[in-house]
Amino acid sequence: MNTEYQFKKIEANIQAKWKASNAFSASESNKLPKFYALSMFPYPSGKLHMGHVRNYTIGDVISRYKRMNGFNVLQPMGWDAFGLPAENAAIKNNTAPAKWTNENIKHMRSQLQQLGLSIDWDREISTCNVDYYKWEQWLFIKLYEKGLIYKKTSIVNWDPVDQTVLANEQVIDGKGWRSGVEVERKEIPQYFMKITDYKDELLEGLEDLNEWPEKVKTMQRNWIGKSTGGEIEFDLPSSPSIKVYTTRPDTLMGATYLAIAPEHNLSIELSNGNLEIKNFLKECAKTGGSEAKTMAGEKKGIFSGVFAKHPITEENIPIWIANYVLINYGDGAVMAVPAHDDRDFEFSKKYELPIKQVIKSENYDGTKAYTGSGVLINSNEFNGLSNEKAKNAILKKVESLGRGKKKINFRLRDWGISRQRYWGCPIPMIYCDDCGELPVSESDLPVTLPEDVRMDGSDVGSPLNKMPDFYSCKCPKCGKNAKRETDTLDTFFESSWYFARYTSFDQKNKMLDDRANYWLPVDYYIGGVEHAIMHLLYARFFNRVLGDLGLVKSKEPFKKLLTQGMVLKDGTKMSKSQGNTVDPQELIEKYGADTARLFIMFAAPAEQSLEWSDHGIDGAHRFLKKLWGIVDGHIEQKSVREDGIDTNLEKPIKDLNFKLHSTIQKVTDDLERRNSFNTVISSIMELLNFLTNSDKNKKLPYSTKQEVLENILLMLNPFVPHITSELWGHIKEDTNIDSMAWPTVNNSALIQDENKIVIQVNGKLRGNMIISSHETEDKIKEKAIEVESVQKYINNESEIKKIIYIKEKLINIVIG
RNA sequence: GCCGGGAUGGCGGAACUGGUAGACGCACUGGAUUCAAAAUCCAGCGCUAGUAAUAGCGUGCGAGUUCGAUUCUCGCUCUCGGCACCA
Repeated sequence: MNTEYQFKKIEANIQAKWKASNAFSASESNKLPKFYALSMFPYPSGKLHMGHVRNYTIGDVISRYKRMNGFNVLQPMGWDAFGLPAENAAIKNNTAPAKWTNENIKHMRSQLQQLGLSIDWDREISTCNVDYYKWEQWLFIKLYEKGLIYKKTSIVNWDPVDQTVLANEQVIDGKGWRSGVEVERKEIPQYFMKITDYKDELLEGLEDLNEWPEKVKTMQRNWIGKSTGGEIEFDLPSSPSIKVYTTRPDTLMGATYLAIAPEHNLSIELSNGNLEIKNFLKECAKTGGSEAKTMAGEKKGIFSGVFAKHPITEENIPIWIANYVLINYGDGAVMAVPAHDDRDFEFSKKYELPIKQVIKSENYDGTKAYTGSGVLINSNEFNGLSNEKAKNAILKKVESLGRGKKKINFRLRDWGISRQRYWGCPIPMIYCDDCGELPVSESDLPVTLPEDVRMDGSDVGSPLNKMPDFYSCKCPKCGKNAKRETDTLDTFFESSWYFARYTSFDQKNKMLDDRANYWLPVDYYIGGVEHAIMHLLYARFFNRVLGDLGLVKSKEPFKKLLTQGMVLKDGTKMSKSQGNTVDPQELIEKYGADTARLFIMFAAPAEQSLEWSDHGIDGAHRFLKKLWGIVDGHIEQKSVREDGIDTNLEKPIKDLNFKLHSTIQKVTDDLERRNSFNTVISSIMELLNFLTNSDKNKKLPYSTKQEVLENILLMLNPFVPHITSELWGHIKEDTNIDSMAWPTVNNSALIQDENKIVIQVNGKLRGNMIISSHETEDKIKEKAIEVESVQKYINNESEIKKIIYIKEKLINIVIG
């Protein structure tokens, strides 16, 4: 073999072999147990970034590891191809989004192939392909007919100059990113999916996901946000009444004002004819619609001029319009209890509203709200009750007055799926003057998105609104001229079911076929932690909807989940605007795919953010060069070195064998249970170091080295498949590493007859000793006291209070 | 603001179930090899004091539990991700 590690040549050769033998094509007729490994598909933004390399390497390591363990593995790839960036790029480059997207896909596909991923490329899908989104339109119609999709008006960010709806991302300091003018809020009709119909299922389903990170389940649980409280009515002098939802009915007697959202019906009603209120509502609209901006900003409010009647005390309390009250949660109105809620407290201080303490606490001194539990005070008949008991008592009282009831509330709200954009899946709906709103007939699907558009930025609004060829159609019911919906679907719609389509990728007549139930659920799903809530919740929701349509059998789409951390440079996210990107292409060219893969898996735990280091990659490359050299040297020794029996070698061989098998054990556990890839690599590095050190002192027999090197290559294969495949061909001719099994542990190699025990005095390390594994506990303690370095710290044996012994690990002598 | 993470040498990280803090790698320093350099190999490498043996200190900060805490509890700080139209 060549003494030099020529990675370029090797990687190209091996990849060509994989391609020629169709090595990673997955089949449903395989007798082995199935394993579906999936990485979140990329948005085709132009070229691969390090986050992709990380994501897909993790997926590939798992796929290859599972193949070695006798599974029939499916690892597919596709493109989340619709979305806003394509429109922006099209405007910038004066081209069509479809052209830009397809060129990106072509380039990124070739980059992924250079990484040596064991993907079944036959199953590639692209969401902007009509073969894909046709089924999305079909599903839309089914769900519309079932009543799971409905229409209602909802608020969007409106750019009055560009005459277009803006994404939250496009609103900067309350202004449109292109026009620079203040954004308005506009109510327009939009389609919604009733995800709230599935709220309980989605919440309870989390219980069964025992291979999901606890943090993701917690985030989803909080997002769904089930809470138990009460809905209480406050009467108004004229209009009907105001309902508020509260989780703290126990503090009702401390409510000193009501706060309503700027979008609340009463706010809007009062703004008519009141310039001050009108201006305030306008002011609130500027934040750009995102909850983060609203809640992080300064609390502002205005007195509405109206008072509400407290249901129990019958006192009049003022109603304020406040920007910190969210229209989307509860009833869009809250009873403010400044003494026991942080936000209400801050607001009361600012506007000098009364504060009334109703829960007793030593920690309450009037400088900040007390939100803990306690006994009620200043609450008339409820005084002396614990606040937990008071919750029921007060709700009962309110209920008896006909002014409220116990209520379970959810934070989760229905999913708005309409987008006033061009580059997306057309919503298959038609508007007829006579028949009204109707879905497209199934037989008329697909509604194809015209791709021959030019976007130069001079136009305003969506191009679809100016394409009569697209929007003119016949009413499916009466046949008269009608107009097609020009909104497209949220791109989350596409990414909510792609995992299923890979199984039925070439099915022309159905959305999904029987193959879906062979492969689903996905056994291992890998993707960025930024998708922990929305994408993963929508996909879980879709899976249940597909289940209700009889298309899939599994309740949950993803059995095991790994959320990878971000790739950072200089402490922040790599981004073009910051100029701190690292191009994976350059790495592949300079060091090869194996080095890039090895480094990205070694540099940090998969679930944590990874700080990029240019130096670190040198170390990974050095390791592969070293491995190459060691195997090369070993092969040369074949004819020279003999397997003779030398008694001096018994101990080193035994130790090496112990190291080998304890490494196999640790590495397997790290991959199976801990998702800890960085420690897998460092353990293998240790084993290789151990081998070279043993061989340096004593010349090890050829067969001993051969066994260890074979195992090292097998364990490294999922990480660095090219070099291990090449070296395997040299070290074990006539066999192929791709058909080899993962190494197994020989338990007898793990038995040791001696242990090193650490000795502490009062918890401080003072010495150690080697003891035979058959020694009794009393004997070990006795010996420990006699160790010279320990003796110094014990003046008198009578001082010894106790001796703690942790088996095969440690002795702590406590003196006093 | 709310929800969820994270913080350990000069750097990335390891220590899995409360039991030797710093594995593995990087950077650096010294040496070997070389005409020289690169590459490679060998040795050293938490901080402070000391020639050294060694001692003290040390896991973001402040308390607590324990024979023993990077690990558990409470209270903070900073930082990253998400907050429903970025994907």
